[in-house]
Amino acid sequence: MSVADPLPPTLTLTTRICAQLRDRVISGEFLPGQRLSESALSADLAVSRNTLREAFRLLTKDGLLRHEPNRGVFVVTPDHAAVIDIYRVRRLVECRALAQGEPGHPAVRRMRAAVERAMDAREAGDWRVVGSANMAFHAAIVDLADSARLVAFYAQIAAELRLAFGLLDAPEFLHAPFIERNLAILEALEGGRAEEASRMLDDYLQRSERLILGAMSRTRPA
Amino acid sequence: MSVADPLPPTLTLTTRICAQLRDRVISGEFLPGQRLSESALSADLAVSRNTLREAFRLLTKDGLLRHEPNRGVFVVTPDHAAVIDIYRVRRLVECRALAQGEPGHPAVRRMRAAVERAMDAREAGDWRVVGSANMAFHAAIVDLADSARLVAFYAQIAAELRLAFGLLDAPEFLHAPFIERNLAILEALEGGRAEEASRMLDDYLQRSERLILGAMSRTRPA
DNA sequence: GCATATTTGTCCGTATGTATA
DNA sequence: CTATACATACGGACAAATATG
Repeated sequence: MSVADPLPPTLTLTTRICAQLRDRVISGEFLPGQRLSESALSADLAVSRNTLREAFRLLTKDGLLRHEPNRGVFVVTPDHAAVIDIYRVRRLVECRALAQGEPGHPAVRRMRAAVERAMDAREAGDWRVVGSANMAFHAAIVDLADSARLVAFYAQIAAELRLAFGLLDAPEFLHAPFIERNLAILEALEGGRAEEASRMLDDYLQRSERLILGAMSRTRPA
Repeated sequence: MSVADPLPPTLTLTTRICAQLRDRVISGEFLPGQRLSESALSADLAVSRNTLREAFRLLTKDGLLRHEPNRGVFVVTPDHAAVIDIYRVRRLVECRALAQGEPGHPAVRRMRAAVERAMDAREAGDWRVVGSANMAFHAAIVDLADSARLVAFYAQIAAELRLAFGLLDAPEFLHAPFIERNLAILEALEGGRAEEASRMLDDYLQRSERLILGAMSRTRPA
């Protein structure tokens, strides 16, 4: 056994830069609409512009950056249409995955863990954790479908939605009211009433969408 | 009128190279599993290695190429697991989009056009056209959901599935038996019986999946 | 198992075109 | 309209990893 095992260096530098940028985008360090300058960023990250550009292309395909030819890359700014589209996908994908979900599926354990984490965090007033636990709950729902491609697709959608959340303040209003609903959905699934759980989720998503669109209308004019 | 008008240059060279490579992959000019050499291809396409590498990153995210660090990029080789995963996605996405489809939706016209194109092509014995018309039919089904993100996702899935088809010979066995089923699905939808259409599509996809998996088992050992 | 050739990963410098102040 | 800043694209270089004999 060696001492180092110097981490799986994620082998290529481009992918590491990509992951780093992804974190800085979804954490809100880079704000939606902000332009990411090649020269400035490559200097900051101490990588070549070529490497950075490759990372840009990857993140563009991930839906986190937008590439405007000859103008640069920008952090995407989800608008109303984007939120509506994303929720259309969520209703279709999540509700269907849930409706065909089996109570014994391993993802159910992840759903329960996420709900409990959310409740604990709400107790502690840590809304950040409440939010990410909520998103983990819904990712676990998608896991029920047992499709790697669907999971990857949903991860993209979720990342973009997170950007939209970041444009709003008051995370407790976005996630806290839904913890009880998540619990009810989970218990319906665990009780073998998957179709009922799916209908509850559909209602959940409709309310969540309205909440976000409303908040966006209030905080941003267009 | 000038001579050249060198095509709408699709502005950036990287995207043009990307589209060019995509065509050569899905047309089967580049075979699944084949390695694409940076130096050879960049010389062939008369672009720099950097530009080519950016195109590689984009196509990797599209699911058409696979990137193995320090080894190169390869055309993806869909295996049994990939086909199963893809059909899981298709059943979830297509059936749901169809079940909630409205008979008056513009996509219904595209569905009908695709069916008629397939029937004409079958008459003419042009199985190539039968195949692409069939795929257009199913893409139109996804259009019913009115989600740009879902459409883009399905396009990826369809491109990967096309690679799997390319590994098989005898395209008539893959698509021709399903033209009548497509027509029946379309007529059910046009008649306002969306749920029934969805059930028919589910059955369709199950048969199609079995057909492909069987053909793969016969032509390839694993 | 070793030495060598090939290829990728990454960087730099530079020329050109495009957008913007 | 000019000037400037920036993205685009190229070619060359070298180290490190991998493939080859």
